[in-house]
Amino acid sequence: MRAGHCFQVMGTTYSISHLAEEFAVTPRTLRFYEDRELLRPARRGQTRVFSHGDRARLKLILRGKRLGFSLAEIKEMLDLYNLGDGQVEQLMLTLRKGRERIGVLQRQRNDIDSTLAELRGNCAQITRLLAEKGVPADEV
Amino acid sequence: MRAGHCFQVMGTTYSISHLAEEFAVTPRTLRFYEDRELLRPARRGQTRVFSHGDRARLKLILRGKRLGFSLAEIKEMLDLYNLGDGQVEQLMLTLRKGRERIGVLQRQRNDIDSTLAELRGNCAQITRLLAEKGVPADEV
DNA sequence: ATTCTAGTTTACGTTTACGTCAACGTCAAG
DNA sequence: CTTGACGTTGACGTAAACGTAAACTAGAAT
Repeated sequence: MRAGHCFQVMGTTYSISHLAEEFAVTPRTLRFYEDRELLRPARRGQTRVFSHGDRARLKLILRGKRLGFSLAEIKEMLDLYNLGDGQVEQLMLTLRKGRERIGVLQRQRNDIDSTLAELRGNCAQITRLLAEKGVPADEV
Repeated sequence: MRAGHCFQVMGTTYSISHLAEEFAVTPRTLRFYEDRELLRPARRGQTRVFSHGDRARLKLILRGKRLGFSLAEIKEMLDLYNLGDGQVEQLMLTLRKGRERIGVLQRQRNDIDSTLAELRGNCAQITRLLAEKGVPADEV
């Protein structure tokens, strides 16, 4: 193990490569997310300094990606977590957007359930076919 | 209503624009899917003729897209529905792929459940904030 | 005969989400 | 002091999933 360099993790912050490695993305990806305003790391001079909050946001971003949302959509969703001060009009807009997202996700859940049912059926069918051909179920 | 042109829907087939309109995609999209071998419509001369089977496949394709899968991944999933004759080796490969997909979908389901819970929490929070400001819950 | 509609192929343009250099700064170690 | 690891900002490249325009054909309608 190499001794950790002084500034890699200071108190509650992360360097770009540290955070990148933890989430299996490249530094380039994190810079890109900052460019698209999905992340806003602080700066120590010129170098980015990521906080726990940034880490949490990144987690949400990657989850959004796994669900097939575009970065633009993910940005919208992230904004839903920054509620607090807005005016009534703004709050209502945010609420509508949130409900929209909920609707999309519910439909997505149904799609998944259907697909899972079909895939499981097919796998079972294949397993039977294999069994007929004399291949026991655990030899996969 | 214009009288249906003779060849638009004959027996159990669809024209390209007919099918495109039904699923709210463009003909270009259907041709593209054929180019990528996700669809294999028959031909009457040069013009494509889509069957009920093609329609069903298209349905699956679009569901896959809603779930964020790439066309390449969707093609793999579609192949999982074409089981029947393969050799043992081929069947086992198909089974492994199917189980992989099932794993991905299960993880995706969990992501959705987490996200839904958080979004619902946020919406409830906003609703409370609005209520405090004198906005009743149904005025959204 | 001409026009309209629907279809075809070919090919280049576009957006998204990064990858991949290039060229440079900086700081601690050898 | 130079090397090496890590950081920075452009700028250009790329794969996916189509959009869009060009140029053409075939059948139906006026």
